[in-house]
Amino acid sequence: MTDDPNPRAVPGDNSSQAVAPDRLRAFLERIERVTEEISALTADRSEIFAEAKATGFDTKAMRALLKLRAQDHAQRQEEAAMLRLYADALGMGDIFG
Amino acid sequence: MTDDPNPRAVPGDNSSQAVAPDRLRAFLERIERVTEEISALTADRSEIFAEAKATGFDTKAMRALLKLRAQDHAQRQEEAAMLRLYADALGMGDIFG
Amino acid sequence: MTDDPNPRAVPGDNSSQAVAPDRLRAFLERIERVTEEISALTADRSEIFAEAKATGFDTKAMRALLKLRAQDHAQRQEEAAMLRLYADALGMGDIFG
Amino acid sequence: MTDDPNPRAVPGDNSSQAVAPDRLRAFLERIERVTEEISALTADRSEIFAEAKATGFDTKAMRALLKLRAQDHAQRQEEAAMLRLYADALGMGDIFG
DNA sequence: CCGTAATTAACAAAAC
DNA sequence: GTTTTGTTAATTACGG
Repeated sequence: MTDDPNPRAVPGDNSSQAVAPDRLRAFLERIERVTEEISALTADRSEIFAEAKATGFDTKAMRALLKLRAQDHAQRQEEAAMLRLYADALGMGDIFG
Repeated sequence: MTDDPNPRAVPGDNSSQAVAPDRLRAFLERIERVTEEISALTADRSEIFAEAKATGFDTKAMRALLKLRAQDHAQRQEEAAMLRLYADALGMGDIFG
Repeated sequence: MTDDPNPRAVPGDNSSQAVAPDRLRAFLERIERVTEEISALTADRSEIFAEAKATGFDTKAMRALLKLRAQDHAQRQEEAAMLRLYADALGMGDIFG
Repeated sequence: MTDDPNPRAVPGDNSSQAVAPDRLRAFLERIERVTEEISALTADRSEIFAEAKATGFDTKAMRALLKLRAQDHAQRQEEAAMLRLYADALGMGDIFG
């Protein structure tokens, strides 16, 4: 909106340099490291699928099974959350610690 | 990883047992484990973004920067591969160790 | 995919008219009509939530219940798809018609 | 679905029955019905976008146009409301019918 | 009004 | 090659 005569070094700090380059760089590098790990694991998973396929399994069916199992887990999670919600509503939230 | 005591229940053979349940289960569990790790790391990354946001950075800009850096990196990789290709063609592949 | 030997005033051809204004306008208006209906229904839903809240229900709990019910339905859908997958794999896909 | 013969089980009263299950169910079902309609219309809209895309239009540009048009419309609405407000203030509210 | 949470579309990847 | 499928980004809606 308005001109800021003070380029800032730290977010919220109008006193010095650009945009806190060091902190920003640190955040970016942390993110990049995690992203690399994710990529490596994704590649691992693809390899497992390939191996299963090579031994004769149908990956489409496998994916369907995985989805079902994941849904089961999500359902349980949600039900546990419901239980806690009820407990809270009844003023017994502390029964879960 | 383990011996299958029932060699008839092989994948692709639906004439005997079901579909080699043990092997299938092993594959599914390996995949689920890796998937869990991926989920955990993805959550970690989200936390880092949240932390950066909390300290005043704009996550949208950060994402743009990350994309640029990834492109740079990919480009460097490609250039390095090209260099190596040329060096190999000149019988100097060993200069890279 | 390649050269179009017939230079009509089709979308992607900016050599003649603008960009097929009439067709574009028709699409936009259809979308706007549907969007309006969606907005109206969304408002209806909000009203129902408000009414339930006014009669003493906790909307948070209601949302949790709705989510559970939706998961149930999705689960059933997925299981039906699995059944079909198995049937296909056993060469009995036709039992579903 | 059925009448609740126990009028004490009102919402907000957890001293008697559960949580007025019938009323709650009715609310949930109304919401689910509306949600289904919303989903159907959303699917319709996606189809229209797909159709436009298939005839060569750029959906991203279309979305930008729709946003502009919506803004125009909102602005007109606001101006009309302002006009009416002024007319009312001047005791001429009836000029709009 | 803001921040969070859910939905939806765009993009990218991988299967056949 | 194309056609899903999965991931990421952005819009939108809800509650505080």
